Amino acid sequence: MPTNAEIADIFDQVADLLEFQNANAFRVRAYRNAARTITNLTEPLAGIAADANRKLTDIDGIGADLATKIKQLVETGSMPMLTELQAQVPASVLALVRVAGLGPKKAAALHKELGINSLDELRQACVDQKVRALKGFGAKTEATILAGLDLASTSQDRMLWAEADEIVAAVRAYLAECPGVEQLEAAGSYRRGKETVGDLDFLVTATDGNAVMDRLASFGGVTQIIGRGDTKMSVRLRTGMQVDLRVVPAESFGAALQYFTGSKEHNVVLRGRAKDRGLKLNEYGVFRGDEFIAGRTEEEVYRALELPYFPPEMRESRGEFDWAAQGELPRLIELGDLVGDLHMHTTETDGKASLEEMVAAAQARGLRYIAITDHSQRVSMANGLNGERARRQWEQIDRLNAKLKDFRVLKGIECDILEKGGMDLPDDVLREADWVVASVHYGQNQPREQITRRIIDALRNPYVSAIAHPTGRLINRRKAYEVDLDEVYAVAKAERKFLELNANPWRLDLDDVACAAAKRHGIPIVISTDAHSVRDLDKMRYGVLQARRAGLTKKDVANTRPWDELRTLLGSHGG
DNA sequence: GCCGTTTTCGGCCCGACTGTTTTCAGTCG
Repeated sequence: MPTNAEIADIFDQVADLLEFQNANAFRVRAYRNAARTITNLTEPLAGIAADANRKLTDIDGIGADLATKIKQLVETGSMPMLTELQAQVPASVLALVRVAGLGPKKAAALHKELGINSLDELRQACVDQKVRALKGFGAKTEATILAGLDLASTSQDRMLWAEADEIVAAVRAYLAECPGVEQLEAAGSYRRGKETVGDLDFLVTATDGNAVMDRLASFGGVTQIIGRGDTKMSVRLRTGMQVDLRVVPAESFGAALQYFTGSKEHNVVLRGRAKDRGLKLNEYGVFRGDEFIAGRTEEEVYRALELPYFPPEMRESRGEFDWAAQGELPRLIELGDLVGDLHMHTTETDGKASLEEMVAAAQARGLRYIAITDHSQRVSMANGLNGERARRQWEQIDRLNAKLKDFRVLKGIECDILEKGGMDLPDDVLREADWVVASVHYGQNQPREQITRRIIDALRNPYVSAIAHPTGRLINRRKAYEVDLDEVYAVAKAERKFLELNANPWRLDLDDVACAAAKRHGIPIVISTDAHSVRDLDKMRYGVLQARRAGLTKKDVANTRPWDELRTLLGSHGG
């Protein structure tokens, strides 16, 4: 039975193929919208399709036709329309559209007029100067395509948010020194806190826009000026990342910030709403006819549309407008709400700092409690603890606690879930811990049923408190396990166990959609740093950002509570 | 292909920049 992600992927493929065939743009958009909606659903489509009391067409953007296609997919695993489209368009041709500078129109022309079927053929045609002969193409287009091909072959994936954050800080500091700069903000997916960032958008108000553009051109990391007009400039950095700079009038700064923060989908809804009210919204402001109504600040723009201010992380058009209509906009969790950190390592295994150093660092960061969760023995590379060593560490923690005021160190362990199933340490050891996080580190490639079974059995162990990094994905590096999260939610709920949102910027799982799904099931989330050093404790903010994108509030996150209160939520023996 | 107290048909968000064009199409965000 296909997952939501698989169904969404199929609809995206259909959209790509239709677009290539020059189909009605709104029809293409309908498939893209549906794919997006499905990606963001917090419950499996297969379940809704199978439920006689529910209708797929109740889902926004799913009409009679798409509902039928979803049913086909759920029941047969395939969809005739996709098969037909694939027969009409060679798969390799779709790669053409992904080349920067090529859209569906130009790609289709290249395929039709020159018989180009692959990126290699495209490169050869450009080298042979055959492309410039086509109507609507020229020498410059040819060069653009070649540059796009080079970029595609060298450029990496989208950058981690944490990496983008460093670049933003550097560019921002550099631009801020330019005389005449007034307001300066980074917008786009960076501002929305997405786990990865494709490019950066800076907005600036300044007495002399040209001076700011000159300044950006001289920034150390810039290797190419992609384009420059009166109000917009694009450059490429050494890393391959594109940086856009837009100079906007002060009275439009809020409108521009709103506009370029997006998301695109959020903005589409806003524009429709403006239209409904006889207004027009663009990056310059809100207008009634030619009359300027609002635009200096984002708050002003939203107010003009009779909406509350949405935190950027919420602007994905996946529920925020409904929340606003019901007057129930969640107050998103903030870093300062967290009082504990329930996953970290010490020099006893693969950490870089001692128990005492981690405690001092946590105290310095204002936390009230931490759990020391070193690896268990199976993780031999990290010198994982056997029962005896774990108990020795816990005695050490007991002695330390006796000396600490207003701070508690929890006796914890990150206990491996073994490949064959079962826990890496016996129950009589685990029962002595205050907090046990169970992790999959080995056998990550097992089939869905097997790995799901391992995780579910771990949740049913009475001494396990939470599942750490529940999908195991490393962004841009490693795919998630094939785990069936819906089963995990069901068991976690029944057993009153927690799920971790791992704050490491490479991990960040559960991701935003999965976190929202866990919330819907009423499962407490713990945001944990998985720190292997003192500095790693500062990674908590990445986890908080992901939690905010999931719409989590202080109440939804367990480690905003004092330890004694958190314990009462937990189905395990709890120390 | 979706959607609807102005509509079951005719809409569907908007603007900057570039290149190939003498008035605009394509791409991008």
